[in-house]
Amino acid sequence: MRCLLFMRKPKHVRKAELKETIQNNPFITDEALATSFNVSIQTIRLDRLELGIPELRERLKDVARQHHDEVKALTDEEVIGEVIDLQLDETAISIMEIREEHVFTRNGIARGHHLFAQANSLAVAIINDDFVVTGRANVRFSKPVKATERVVAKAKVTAQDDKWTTVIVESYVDQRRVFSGEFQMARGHQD
Amino acid sequence: MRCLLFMRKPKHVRKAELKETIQNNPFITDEALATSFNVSIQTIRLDRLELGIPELRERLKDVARQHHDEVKALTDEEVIGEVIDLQLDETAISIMEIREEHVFTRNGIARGHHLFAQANSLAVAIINDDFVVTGRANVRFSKPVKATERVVAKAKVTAQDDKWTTVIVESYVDQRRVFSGEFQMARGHQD
DNA sequence: CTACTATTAGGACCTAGTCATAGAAATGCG
DNA sequence: CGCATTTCTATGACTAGGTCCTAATAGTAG
Repeated sequence: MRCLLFMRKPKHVRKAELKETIQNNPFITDEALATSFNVSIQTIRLDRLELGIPELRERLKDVARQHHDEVKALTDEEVIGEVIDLQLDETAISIMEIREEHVFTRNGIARGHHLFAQANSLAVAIINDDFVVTGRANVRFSKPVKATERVVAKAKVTAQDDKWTTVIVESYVDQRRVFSGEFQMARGHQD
Repeated sequence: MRCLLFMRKPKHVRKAELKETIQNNPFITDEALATSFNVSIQTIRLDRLELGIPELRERLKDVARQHHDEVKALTDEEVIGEVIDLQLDETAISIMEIREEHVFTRNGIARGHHLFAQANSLAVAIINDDFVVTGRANVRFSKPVKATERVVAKAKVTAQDDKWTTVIVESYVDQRRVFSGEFQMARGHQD
């Protein structure tokens, strides 16, 4: 027999659990971990060393830094999705990956405005003018899109006069069309 | 005369600058602040004390915690904007404040998809059904909206059959209409 | 019994602070 | 000018949450 009251877990199990615990609670100290795993602080430190997990303060620094970067990434995101092809006033293509935060928690289907946002910002990007705003849009969501799917939006300028430009955007997941829309974009410099 | 080579700033100026410096770089230590303001560490500590600014580690902890909270807040944000009135299957009103991150940096005008997002999610919220997705939308952006303006969206159910619901949304800044749209919403439980 | 791993313990050191006390320097004012 | 008051600096004692290194112990396998 190898214990009295508290059976210890074998090392590799503890290490796996340790890793997970720290991952979804980076705020925990070695001391707290030690008592929760019922081993000494030194053991926890050894485990962290072997797993390459930094100390509490470094972890917090990392999380905080990440936060800062993310905020920046979000605010200067002029185009939603990644533009992979762009011929001004002709055609453009962008790709957007649907993540958990884009879908309804109830049914896992992407909220319409994210597809709209991708299409709309592509319609803005395609136009060769400093001043562009959307005037009208007529859109259709033909198939639900789920998390992890990659939406490819293809935009095409179909008509143009001195003030208005018509852009057709069609979005696909694999080869299936999930969204289509016609955008009337206003160019020019005032109001 | 009150200096030899390095003119010191008066206390209140330093304090103001200190506050700002820390605000847009929470990662800085007292030591770095001391050398950059050309005063002793203790002075910096006193200033922080008077300004109620916590120490580096606490600041990082705060930023990290904020990050964790924000991620949650974003993911369970089912409605864009704040719903202030809701009669299921009849009418609904929401308010959204346009902030810097919603507008084009070039011209300060709100990106269309944010107005669309507010309207669309209000159209979803108004419908008394667990499963709702947008099928079609026909929208019009009639006036540009700028940062700090508050957009009031009013939604109204105008037609309904066993599968489709038509919702009209009109959005206003002050009394001026800036957006209108007709949304065809699909209810029911599959595909 | 010995070799070995896993664990624990201890001490020295570190950073980035805290709080409290004391002294020095600069400034305002009668 | 001198003196009071503000402002700044210095110092020492203490803290959390670690690092790194060495050494001792416990338990198990051959």
